[in-house]
Amino acid sequence: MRTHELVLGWIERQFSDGKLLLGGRLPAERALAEQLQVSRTSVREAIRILEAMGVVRAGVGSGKDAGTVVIAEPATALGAALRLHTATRHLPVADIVETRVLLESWAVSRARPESPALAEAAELLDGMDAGPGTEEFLALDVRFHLALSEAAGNVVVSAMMASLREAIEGYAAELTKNLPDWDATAGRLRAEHRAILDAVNTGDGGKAARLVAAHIEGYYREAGVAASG
Amino acid sequence: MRTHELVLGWIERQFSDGKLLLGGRLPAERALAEQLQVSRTSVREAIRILEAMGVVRAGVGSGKDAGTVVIAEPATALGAALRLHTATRHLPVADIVETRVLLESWAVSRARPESPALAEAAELLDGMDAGPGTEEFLALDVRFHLALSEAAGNVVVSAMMASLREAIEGYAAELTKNLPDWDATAGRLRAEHRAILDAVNTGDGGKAARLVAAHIEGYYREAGVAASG
DNA sequence: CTATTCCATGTGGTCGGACCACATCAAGTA
DNA sequence: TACTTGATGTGGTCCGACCACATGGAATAG
Repeated sequence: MRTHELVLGWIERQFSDGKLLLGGRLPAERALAEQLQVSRTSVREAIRILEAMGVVRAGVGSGKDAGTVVIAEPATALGAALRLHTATRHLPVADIVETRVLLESWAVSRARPESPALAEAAELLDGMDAGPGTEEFLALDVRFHLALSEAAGNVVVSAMMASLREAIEGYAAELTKNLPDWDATAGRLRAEHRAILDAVNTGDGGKAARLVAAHIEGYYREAGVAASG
Repeated sequence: MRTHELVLGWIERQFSDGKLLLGGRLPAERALAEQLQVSRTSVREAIRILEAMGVVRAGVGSGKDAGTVVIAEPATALGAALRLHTATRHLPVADIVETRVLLESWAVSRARPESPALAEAAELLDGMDAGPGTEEFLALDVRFHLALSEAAGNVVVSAMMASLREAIEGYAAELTKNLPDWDATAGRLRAEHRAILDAVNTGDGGKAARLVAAHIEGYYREAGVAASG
């Protein structure tokens, strides 16, 4: 077993044993290296992996926000992984879109009308009505769909949703250039968003699921991506 | 931007540009370091991340299987990420089980009866009938469910299924100890597997989805995990 | 006494060089 | 021909040094 994997195992055990909590800090690289009797190089390689996994964040300097602190951003890892494998062309974009439809349909069908995430979603729609530019509109769109998925209360599904979105973010931005009339599309998307949110708020999960599926598939179809779902 | 991120970006661009294909090899660490005018340390940190993401595999020695070769194992990355975040107690096991039910239900409902994965699934069931030990039984069970999900033909869903399974693998193994009568449970699981596969083979996706959901939820409920789905 | 400046300290980030273990392959040898 | 041996090239590990950065306290000017 390689040395950095040993370090990784030690740190993971600290997590499992509850000795390392969210917001906590890992020992300094030099200290950890001495403690585990390995080189700082190996410690650093382990930390790089944890960082890529969205488990820690390394910060230079001193005081607050310095050192290597424990965070919880699973979507970071999932997104990076999906993005890389998409780059190698071994994750078809169509499959990603299909998965997104699957997860998001489930999420809205399970969303609880009293969830505070829905209030945030409503505010985001107001922002999209205020006539932002294309880039700003897409940013709000991302946050809207994320808020919707959070209303279902399953953090795994939310994280996967966010990562799927991140994986094809650059791709989706390109798609807008394929659209014949962005203003018309934006108007349609806004109306569909309202309809989805209304269905969720009135507790009609089935209708919300159908609407969101049609919403996502319609967009990618219009932009020229064949979503088999 | 940190140096290893620069290296990471360069390699990712090679992927995007199609200059680095599956089975291909990265330049040697020392060569890449000189080419990009960075230290070997930074190159290695970038490779560590790619390795964690299931994009490359580093092999020592010489000749075939040596050097850093491009692979495509997205489930590795997703599984490691979910496992780590589960260790930090920020991904509830119940959410993972619920997500698994969601994905697998969809997969069997969409499975194509002519898929070769279903033939493999049938063989695995024969193996489980041959009376293996608990550990072997669980290993076959993992592969059976994975084969089922592959029959839907969506690699993203399959990868996520595999990673969810991996994330709670150790956890699930512990659960068997909670079961009052393993032989009885194993017998029930075998019968349920047959029923699920039959439903898929006869094209009754809806029935298969219901059966697989009940199958998974029933198991975890019996083992003492509250699966809200 | 107060406010400012400055430096000691500790953090991660980067670098170059050295050596090791390993696997292959070619040259040399029996 | 068959075996042995060494050269070569790969990743794995370690060390020591230096840098950039952020903080906080000490020294200093007012």
